Parts: sequence; C-alpha cells; structure tokens
Amino acid sequence: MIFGPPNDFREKSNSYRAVGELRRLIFAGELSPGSDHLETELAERLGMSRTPVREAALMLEAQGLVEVRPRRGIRILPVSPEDMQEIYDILTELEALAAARAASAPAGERDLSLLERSIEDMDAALKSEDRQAWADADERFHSELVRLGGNRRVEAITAMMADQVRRARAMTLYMRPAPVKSHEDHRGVLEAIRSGDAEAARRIHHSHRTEAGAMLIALLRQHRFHQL
Amino acid sequence: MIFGPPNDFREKSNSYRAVGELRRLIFAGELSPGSDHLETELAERLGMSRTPVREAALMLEAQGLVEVRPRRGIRILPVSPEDMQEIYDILTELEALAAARAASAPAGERDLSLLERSIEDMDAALKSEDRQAWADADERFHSELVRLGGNRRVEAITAMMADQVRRARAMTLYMRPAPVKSHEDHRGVLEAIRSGDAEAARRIHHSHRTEAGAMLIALLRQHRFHQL
DNA sequence: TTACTCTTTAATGCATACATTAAAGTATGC
DNA sequence: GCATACTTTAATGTATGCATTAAAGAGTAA
Repeated sequence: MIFGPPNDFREKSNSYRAVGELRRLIFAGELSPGSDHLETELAERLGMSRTPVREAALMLEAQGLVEVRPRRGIRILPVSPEDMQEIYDILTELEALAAARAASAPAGERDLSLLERSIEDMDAALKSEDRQAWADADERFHSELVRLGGNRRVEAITAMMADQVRRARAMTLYMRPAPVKSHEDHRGVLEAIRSGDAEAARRIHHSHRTEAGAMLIALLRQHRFHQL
Repeated sequence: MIFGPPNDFREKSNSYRAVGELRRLIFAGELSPGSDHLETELAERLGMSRTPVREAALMLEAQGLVEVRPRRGIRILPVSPEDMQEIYDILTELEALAAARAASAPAGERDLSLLERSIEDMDAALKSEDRQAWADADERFHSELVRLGGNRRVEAITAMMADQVRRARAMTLYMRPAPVKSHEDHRGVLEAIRSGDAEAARRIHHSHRTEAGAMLIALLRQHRFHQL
C-alpha cells in the first residue's frame, strides 16, 4: 500500500477500496479519533464481508493510522500535539533532503513548472485572502517538491503523513497569521533549486518547515487540541 | 505492524507469526529477491492456511518488502544499489535528527550507557579484527541512537529499513577498509550528545552516514550487486 | 512459422463457518 | 457491600468453499 505504483486491480479489489474508504471516513471525521469499531460493523458499513475489512485494517495499522486490538475493535488512533511534532520533525528532514536533491539534479531534467504554478496560486490566494485555496496550493508545493527529490521512499513516507497534517492544518488555518513568510520561503527554495544550490535549498526549506511546524504545534496547544 | 508497541497477541496470532517468519525467510535468503511465491505454497511452508499468509503478505507489502501481484504470486522485492541509496539518504536524515534530539534532551533524563557500551564493543572488535562483532555493535549504536532521539515514528521507519541495510552491509563487510573513521565519528557523536551540542551531533552523524553510505553504494556497484 | 481466437487451468478475492477465548455478566461466599 | 469463581456472550483468528478471471495452452487460419 505504501510502496509501489498502484496496480489497477487495487481499484477493483474490495480490500484496497476498504483502505481508501476507511481513510476517507477517518479524515472526514465520521470515524472519530479514539473511537473503536468492530470488524462486523465496518464491514456492514462498507457493504462487504469481514475479510477485506480486516485486511484493510491490518494495512492501515501498518501505516500507523489505526490499532487493531483483538476483541476491543479497531481503534482510530488519535494524534496528539506530540505526535504532530514527531510528524513535522520527519517531514522537515525529508522534505529538506528532497529540496537538496531536486537542486542537485541536472537542470535539463527538471520540470519546475508545477512548483512555479503552486507558488503563483498561493500568491493569488494570499491576495484574495482565500486561505483554503492557499492551503491547497501549499500542499501541492510540498508534494511536488518531494516528487522532484526523486526518492520514492521519501514520497511514500511523506504521502502517508500528509492526511494527518492536513487535518491539523485545517483546524488552525484561520487562527494563524497570514502566511507571508511562508511565501518568501517558497520562492527562496524555488530559486535555490533553479540555480542548483542544493545546500541553500535544503537550509531554506528546513527552516521553513521548522518554523511552520513550531507555529502549528503552538496553536494546537493554545487551543487545547489535545487530540485530533 | 510498523507502529505501536507489540501486543502479546501478536506472538500468538498466526498472521503476525507469518510476518516474522516471512521476514526471516527473506533475509535468510531462502526466499530470494525477485522470486515469486503463491499464497498456497507459503501457507504450506508455514504450516497454516492461506488466510494468515495473505494477511502477512499485505502487511509486508505495506512495509515495502514484497509486492502482491494477483495470480502471479507474492514477489520478494529486490533491492538495487539505487534503492539502497534511497534508504541511506533517509537514514542519514532521520538518524541525524535523532542525534540532535538526543543531544537536546535534559542530561538527567538521558541514559547513554548503551551507546557507550556499543562503542566499547566496536573498539574491542576493531582490535580483535572481528568484523561481524563490529557490525553487530555498530547496529546497536545506530538503533540506540534512534531510540534516544525519542521520536517513535523515526524508530519505526528506521527499524523497517534495518533488515535491508543489514543484508547489504553483510555483503560488503569484508570488502571495505577497516572502520577506523567510523569509530571516530561515533565517539564524536557521543561526545556531542553528552555535552548537549545538538548541532554538532547532527552534523557529525550526518556526515558519518553520508560517507558510510557512499562507500557502501560504491562497493555494491563495484562488485556488481545489481540486486540483493 | 506467426497471429489470432477459443478453451482450459488454477490462483485469487471474498464470503462464510466455526472453534477459541477475552470480556462481560451472574452467582456465591464472606 | 465487596471480592471471587463460575457462566455466558460475542468478537476474533483461521480454515474452507466457491465464483471470478487472468494467464497459459490448444487449436486454427493465414
């Protein structure tokens, strides 16, 4: 599930459909963090038998999203500010690595258009004060950066964490100051990549993520989001 | 499987036994990289029915160790030098993070004895020219460092990659020069942690892993280990 | 031969049955 | 009332059966 290109059968297979469906339910808040759910219950809800649900639960457990506790149900793992700190720490390192690698790649083989596009979109969103649009573009920037880094495992790991980050960010989106500094950072990273300066790309992105993470965690704590 | 403390039921359950058993078979070389295996075949081999084997395969797939290809069998994923480079890049960043975090922790809460012990063991192994003992102690050093870093997700990710690294290192253990430089690096990291110098710990460990990784990859390529 | 279609084979995905056993509930003794 | 032993319940872990369908093989025409 984490690794490898999605084979087409995964779309047809109930097991993988269950993985996607459960992820969706979790992040839509329909399966709330900390709640327990019996295999039978979820199976009925998804309109399939226990087998594929069970398989999906095990895969989601391997991804750290749920915990399978025999006879007590499948628990949707809550994410505390401490968890979010862990996640941000990892994203900071791996994305900074990706930025450095993206800058090291031969200029000819790089297509920075998506990166540029996402920055433009953030720019527009900033001007029209559309925070959701900004957040969407920001997410595109980060995932495209990781893609340019060219490390499939980094892509897999960061993608796995993306959903949880998105949820935390959604909660604090309107509490934080306007992301003007972020915007400068993004431009700085792009420029460093374009000019092939790997260490600058790494450094700028690293401090960008570090600051953004610190702010997010502080907001979560301030607003007493002890679990989400 | 990746995350969370191992509940006791996992030892009893055939599914989790199958995960461990399959891992063992893979790294013992009994299931060679690139080979395909039908669910039925593995089930018979492990003395259980297809169900737990199937579940184990899905969990191992989530960990990136195998690929489940319907009707073609469970494929043991080969690891190329490029894959090993990806893995080392990630380990470099995450272990360097762990070193920094370990150095930042209050001195009173740190127990560096295991770290010291592993360095002493490496020292002894170096003198008696016992490379396997050195490699074992080295692995203990790295895993203990990650533990001290205090990020459970980093622990999970690095643990997941440890087996694959071990295999690659085993192949090159007797080809590389004596690990004298490594030894200095380890001492340097320990001293930086002890004195609470997070940035030094990070920097030294980062360059240590970078160099060790570059050497390993070069050896793999030299000796034409295109997949392992 | 090669390309194409049809048939056969068998591995899988899923549903289901059932034994096991943890947890909840009940009864008993103090 | 409270703790302990016993009974009941029901969720799980695993085996198994079967329909589906990809892949292999056979047959046919060029």
